[in-house]
Amino acid sequence: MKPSESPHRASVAVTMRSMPDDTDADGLTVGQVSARLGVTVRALHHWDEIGLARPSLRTAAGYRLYTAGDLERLHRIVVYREIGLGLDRVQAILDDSTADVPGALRAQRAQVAERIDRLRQLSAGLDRMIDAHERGLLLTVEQQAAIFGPQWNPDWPAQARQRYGDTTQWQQYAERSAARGPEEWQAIADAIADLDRALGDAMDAGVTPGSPEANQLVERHREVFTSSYFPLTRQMQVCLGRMFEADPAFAAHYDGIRAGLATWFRRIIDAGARAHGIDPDTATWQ
Amino acid sequence: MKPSESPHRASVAVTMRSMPDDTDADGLTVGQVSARLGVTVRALHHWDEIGLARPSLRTAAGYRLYTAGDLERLHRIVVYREIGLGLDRVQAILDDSTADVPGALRAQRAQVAERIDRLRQLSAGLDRMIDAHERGLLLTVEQQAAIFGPQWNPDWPAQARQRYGDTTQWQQYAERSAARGPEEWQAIADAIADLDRALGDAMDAGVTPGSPEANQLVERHREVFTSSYFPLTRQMQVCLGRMFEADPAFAAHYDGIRAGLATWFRRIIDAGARAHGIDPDTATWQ
DNA sequence: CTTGACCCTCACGTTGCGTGAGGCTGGAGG
DNA sequence: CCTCCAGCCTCACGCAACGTGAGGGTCAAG
Repeated sequence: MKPSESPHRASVAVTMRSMPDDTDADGLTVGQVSARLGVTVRALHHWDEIGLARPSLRTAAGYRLYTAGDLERLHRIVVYREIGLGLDRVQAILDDSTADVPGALRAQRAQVAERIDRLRQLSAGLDRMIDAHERGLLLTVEQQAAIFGPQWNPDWPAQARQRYGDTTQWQQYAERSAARGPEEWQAIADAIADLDRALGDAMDAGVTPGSPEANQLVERHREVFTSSYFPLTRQMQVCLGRMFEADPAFAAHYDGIRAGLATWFRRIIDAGARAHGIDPDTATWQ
Repeated sequence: MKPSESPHRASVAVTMRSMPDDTDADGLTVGQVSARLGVTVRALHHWDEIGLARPSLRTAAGYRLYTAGDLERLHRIVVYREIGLGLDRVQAILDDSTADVPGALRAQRAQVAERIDRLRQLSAGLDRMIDAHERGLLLTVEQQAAIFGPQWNPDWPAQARQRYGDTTQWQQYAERSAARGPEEWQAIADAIADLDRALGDAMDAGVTPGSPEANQLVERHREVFTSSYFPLTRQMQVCLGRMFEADPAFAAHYDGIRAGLATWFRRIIDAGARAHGIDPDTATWQ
C-alpha cells in the first residue's frame, strides 16, 4: 500500500555526482562499491561475468546497481578472497548452504602450509646457490683442508671468483657446486689425485707427447675437468695447459709431483690438440 | 680433414627404439631429454617456442635433436627453474653474460621471503576464521566473563553452533566474528546492555505495543542485532521475539531485567511488524 | 604391410583479473 | 540548449607456464 510508487517505471534515479553520499540511492554503482570495498571495478565486472556476484538492479542505461543485499554478499566474497580461497570455492561457500565451510577452510590452510613449505625449500636452495656463486665452494675451511690436503689454499675460490666470476664457466661451475657436499668434493679430489699420479708415472715411464698413452691422459684430464668444473673444449684445454706452466701456483703444484711435470703436461696437451686438428699456438679460450 | 663424413647429408639416423641407449646418437629426441631431465615434452616444446632452449639440430622429418651442448643449457635451465625463477629471468641469466646472477638470486630470495610472509598472514587469518566458525567467539573464557558479565554461559556459542551452524546466518556471524577482538565485543555488549535498560525503562513508563516509542525500540533492536550478529529482517525478528518469550534462558534474561519483560518485548515486536504490513502469526525465519 | 610408440604442429584452456579501445550516460557549467 | 567530462558500458586481448587433446606424419619391429 504505497501509492506513491509506480513499480512499472523501472528506471531508477541515481544520485551520482551530487555528492558521494550514497545514502539515498536504491543501489550503488560499480565505482561507489569499488571505493567502499577496496576492490577494482574490473573485479566487480569479472564477478558479475562469472556469476559470483551479480547486481540485483540495472538502470535503464545498463548501469550496475548493487543493493544492500548485494553489498552483504560482496563483503563476504572479499573476506573469503582475502584468505586466499579461489573464486570457485567462494562461490560454493556462498551458494551451497550445505557447504562444509570449516572443512574448506582447513583444506585451504593445509594447502597454504604446503606452499609455505615449498617456498622454504626454495629459499634454502637459493641460499645454497647464492653461496655457491659467491664463495665458489660450500665447505668449511676445515672440510676443505681435510679434502684437498695441506697444500690447499682456502683463498683460491675467492681469487678465482674475482678473476672469472663474470664468465659463463664460473656460472656453470657455481650451479654444479651448489649441489655438492663433502662426499662429492672428496670424489673429485680423489679423481684429480689419481690423474696427477698417472701423469707423474707416465712422465717417469718416458711417455712422449703425441703418443697414444699421452693423448689418452690428455683426454682423461679433459673428462675429469669437465665432470668436476665445467665443459672443457680442447681449445680451452690448451689455454689451461699454458696457464699450468706459466702460473707460479699451478706450476709449483705440478712440479711438486715431478720436476718438470708442468712443462711436460703442457706439451702433451699441445700434442693432443694437434692430433685433433687444432693449432695450439692460436687456440683461444671460448 | 674427416673424409668419412659428408656434411651435406643432413639427415641424421637416430637410434630410437633399439634401446634406451642414447650413447651413439648425435642428439636426443624430446622424449629422451624429457626422461633424462625430468621435464615434460610440452615444456621442451614451450622453451623452444619462446626461444629459451632451441635444439641445435632437427632430423629431416622435423624431429628435435638436442646435442650435448643443448643438454648443458637445458640442465642449467632446470636448475634455475627449480629455485623458482621465471623463464624470462632464466633466459637473461643464460644469455646475458653481464647478468648479475647473485643479484638476481638475492632478489628472488627476497621475493620468496615476502611471499612466505604473506602466506603466513593468510594462514593466521585462516586460523582465526576456522576458530570463529567452530567456536563462534575468539575470546578466552575469562575475557567472555569480563565482557558479558556473570550471567554469561560460556557454553552458549557452542550450543548455538550445534543448532544453527549450518545456516547462512551462522556463516555470516562467523565471518564477522573472526574480525572482532575484545574491544569490539565490549562495544556490542554495551550496546545490548543499553538497549536492555531502555526496554526496561520503557516498560516501566507504560509504553504500549504499537506506539511510536515502542516501534522505535523495536527498530533499534533490529539495528543493534544486525550490526552485532547478522542482517535481521522484520520477519526474522518476529521469530526471534517468540523465541525470547518461549526459551527459558532468554526469558530468564529479560524477565531478570523486569518481571514480564520477555512477553512485553515479544508484543512490541509483533506490533512493530504489523505496522510494516507483516502478520506476526505467519512470519517465518528466512 | 601393419602396428604402435613416438614425433610434429596448431590451438584452446587454465586464474583473476589488468589494460586499453570504442562508445554511451548524465550532472554541471556556460 | 549545448558542451564537457567523469563515470559507466561491452568487447577482447594479455599474462605464466605449460596441460591437454586434435589431427596427422615417422620409424623400427613383427
